[in-house]
Amino acid sequence: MPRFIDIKKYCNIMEYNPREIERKWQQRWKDLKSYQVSNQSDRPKYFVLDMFPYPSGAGLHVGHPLGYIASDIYSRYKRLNGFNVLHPMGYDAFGLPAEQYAIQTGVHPADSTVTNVERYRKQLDNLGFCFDWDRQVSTCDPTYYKWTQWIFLQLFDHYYDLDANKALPISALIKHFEENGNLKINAHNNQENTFTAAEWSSFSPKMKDDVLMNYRLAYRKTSYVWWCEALGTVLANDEVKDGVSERGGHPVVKKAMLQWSLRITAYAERLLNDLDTLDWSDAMKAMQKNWIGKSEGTTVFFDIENHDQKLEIFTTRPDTIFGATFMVMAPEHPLVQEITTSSEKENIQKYLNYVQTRSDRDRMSESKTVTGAFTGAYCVHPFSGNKIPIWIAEYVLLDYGTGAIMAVPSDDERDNAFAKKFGLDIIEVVDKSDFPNASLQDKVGKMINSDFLNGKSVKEAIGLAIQKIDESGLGKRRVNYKLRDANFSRQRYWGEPFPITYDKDGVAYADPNLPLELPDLDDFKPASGAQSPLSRVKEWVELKNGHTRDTDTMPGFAGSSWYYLRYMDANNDDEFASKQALDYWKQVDLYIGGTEHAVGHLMYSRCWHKFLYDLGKVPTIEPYLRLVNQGMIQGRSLFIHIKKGDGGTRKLHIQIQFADDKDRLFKKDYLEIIKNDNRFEGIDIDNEIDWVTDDKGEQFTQLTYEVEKMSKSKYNVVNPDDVVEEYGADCFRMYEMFLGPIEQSKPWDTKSIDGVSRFLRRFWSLYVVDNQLVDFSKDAPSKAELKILHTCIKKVREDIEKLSFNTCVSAMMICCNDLKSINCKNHEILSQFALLISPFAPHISEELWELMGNTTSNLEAAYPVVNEAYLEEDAFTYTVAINGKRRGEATFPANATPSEVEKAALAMEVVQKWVEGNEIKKVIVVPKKMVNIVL
RNA sequence: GCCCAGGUGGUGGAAUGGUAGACACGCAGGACUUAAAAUCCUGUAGCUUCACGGCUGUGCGGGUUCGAGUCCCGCCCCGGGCACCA
Repeated sequence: MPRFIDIKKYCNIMEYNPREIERKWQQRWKDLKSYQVSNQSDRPKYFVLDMFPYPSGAGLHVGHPLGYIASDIYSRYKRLNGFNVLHPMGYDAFGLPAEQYAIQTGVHPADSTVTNVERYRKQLDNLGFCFDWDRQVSTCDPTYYKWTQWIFLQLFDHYYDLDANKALPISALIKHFEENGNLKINAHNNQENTFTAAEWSSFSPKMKDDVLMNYRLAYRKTSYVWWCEALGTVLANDEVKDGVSERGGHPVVKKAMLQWSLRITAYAERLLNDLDTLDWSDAMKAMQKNWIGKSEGTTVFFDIENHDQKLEIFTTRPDTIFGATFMVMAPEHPLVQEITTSSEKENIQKYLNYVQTRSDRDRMSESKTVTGAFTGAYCVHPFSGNKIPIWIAEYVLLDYGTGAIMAVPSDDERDNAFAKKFGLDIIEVVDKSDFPNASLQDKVGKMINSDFLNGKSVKEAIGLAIQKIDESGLGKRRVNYKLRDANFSRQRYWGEPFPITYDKDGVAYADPNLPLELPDLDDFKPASGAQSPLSRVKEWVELKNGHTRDTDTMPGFAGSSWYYLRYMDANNDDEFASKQALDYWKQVDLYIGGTEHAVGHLMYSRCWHKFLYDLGKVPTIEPYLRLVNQGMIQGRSLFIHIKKGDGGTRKLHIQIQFADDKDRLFKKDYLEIIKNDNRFEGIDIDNEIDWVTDDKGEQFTQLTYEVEKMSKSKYNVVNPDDVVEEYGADCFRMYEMFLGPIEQSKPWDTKSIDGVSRFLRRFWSLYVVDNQLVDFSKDAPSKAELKILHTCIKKVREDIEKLSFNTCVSAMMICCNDLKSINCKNHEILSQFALLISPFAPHISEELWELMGNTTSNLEAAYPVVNEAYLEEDAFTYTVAINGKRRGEATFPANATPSEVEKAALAMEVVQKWVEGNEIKKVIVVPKKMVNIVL
């Protein structure tokens, strides 16, 4: 027979060509504005949010879209289920990298940001996301930061009233001061002195301003902050890691500066309690709880011998007060100088000098080293009257509690170590003999050696002790938090300017003319004396009325603390979002992002939301109802091993693109690499690298791999654009999901993407065979077809709800394999299947949907619904086990009764064989599952 | 040190307390092809057996149960967070 070239193969458009299909549908969605979302709808709303990306110069790598794919699938799923879904995207575009880049290259941050944003947008569009781009926001856009500044001014203009348990206007506070001074006000503050109404009215404007600052939710105070000379800015605690800046690894020092702070501590209790209302992982809640760090206890004033002053301590274990054998103050405690006796002066000074030389890094790395010094002074125990020595030690921190503790070496490990080192008394006060596994500080046991507490349980004793301390005026019940007010000033250019001016006395005024735009600049280096670059722009700083502007800018979390609200009404010029929009969208229903923002962004954001709630501006108490943390996609780094003189080897990263699929690096590629890579200078190619010759005579060296963070510096970055170009966006999306559970971190391995690619081609071939559209049957589907499809629908629906996307992909693969094996051509079955896959692979889904004769997008269709009737089985295969071990199986009809199953199972040959000569003790029948015969 | 999550084939991973390893990757064999690619079929935890089968297996050691990857107790290891927080 003559052979013909299959012409159709080369010219027929019906071959599965992902890139062509994807371009077609992306264009069509754009033309039809398919993803535009209205704020007016009869449909129920659903708000799906991705964490705000920072548009870095490096663009996206394959790890970034993981969360976006998941949220996109969920959004599409919700939409097909009849919801009006908001799924927006935008950019957290202010920040240090753009500014650093500007310092190095002179490119204005605004320009590099635009370039980077465009690149991000292109990469995101390439993946077929259903973002409503009409709602895009960018924190560096004046129409956006106008409202960031507006919220800041609201914070500036409010204080936290503890009686109302909400933020109230400063004007109400001023009124109160005018009438009553600050004596009766129950407000969150850091005001040390009290004053009367008369005193208030006699205060100068500057003094009034200073007092109000101690109440405002956004306030200025002199604080010790991390100053990074190399970056020319102040950094937040979480931007400093191991004593160096997180970005760039530059050294940092503590420096006293007048800074804006946010009084987030006022919201500590609500931030803690309202966690209960959220559908977040326990891990995430635990992190927030730890960060807030609530502890309940009491303060106690101890008399100091020969002094009028008292030493105030905070303890959560007042029950152990009879075990207090010494006191410890923080070295920086203001009383240290006053109470140190002349004989101990020298010793104490020596210790203080030592403490000063210690960086926080030293303190952290040697946290087990016990150090301290005796002041020579003594406290008097309020109950026993005993003399208790007062020490100072760096393990007590000035800014936690009262900066001083009563040390109970019998029930606290650090106190115990301290007592042992310095030979101080230890008095046992809790008998833990009934709790052999309890550790030193567990709150269990019976009180001993404790006067009026003897015989009580620890829990009872705590209550009793607090009561007694309170009654006798020795101290007060107190709740302490680890949470600190947030520093809100940065001495940098690329951030929101503060809409605040100061008169010649330094009194702060709000500038209501918003937005206050960043002035243009061509030199982005910090000004001298730790001043922001803005301080150089005299014409901007100095105003005609004699006021000067604040020259700092806001930190990154300012813009990102409320961006989800702006999406609700992104183009509103009159408000940050209209009441109508806020009342409709309410809050984020599902938030997907990484754990790196567990305590920073999420805490600030929740705080701002609660503040806006207090103002009546948002209708809900929490911003993010359900939170899911996606894992990281890690890189697979490859290493070449270089022999060292001492017989060992050192390894160097090799750009992954140079290795073959067996992690081999050929010599010819190695020679290419070393041309442009100075890391390889001086390496003796023949003697320091092991070369092996393959069967084709080519020399290669075997590389090893490690899983690391994906980053340019590790030469392991995979760009999604490349993967999409080769396999298509649908395949990329499904493969990222197929890799494993969304919460788990896992390494990217391009090799196994073939499995998903094959699946999509098989899936396509259900509809198109030999480049011809299948001649679909319009008959009623068979029972078998319905069962296959509905098994899949059920699984996919259940698992999307659980965000278990990897098993959804598996289920669809199974469905495809099963339909293929029965050669399904049924129109109804196949169109339902095409629809089922659409959240995952929207392009191929639309294309097939259209090929099957639909004239409208399947975005308007209803997601397939399971009909349980199709899943019913006529018969079940039972596992037959003897003594719990599987010995065989048997099929019984669905309506078989347990006793029928038992009888039939016992009659089986295999069972007979095992039972022979033994007595049957028990038979367990689990309907539809198994029979277990116990001998 | 404390808190949280996890440990299953060569690999990624599946498994409402119901009898492991779904679905894929890889590998091996086969079909088609002059050949290769692609595609399709078969096999694939380990040990043992010609085979039927049997034994052992979800980090380790105990326990509960007719039955444990799953629940309980005690360890070990890896990842994440916090770290002198009184």
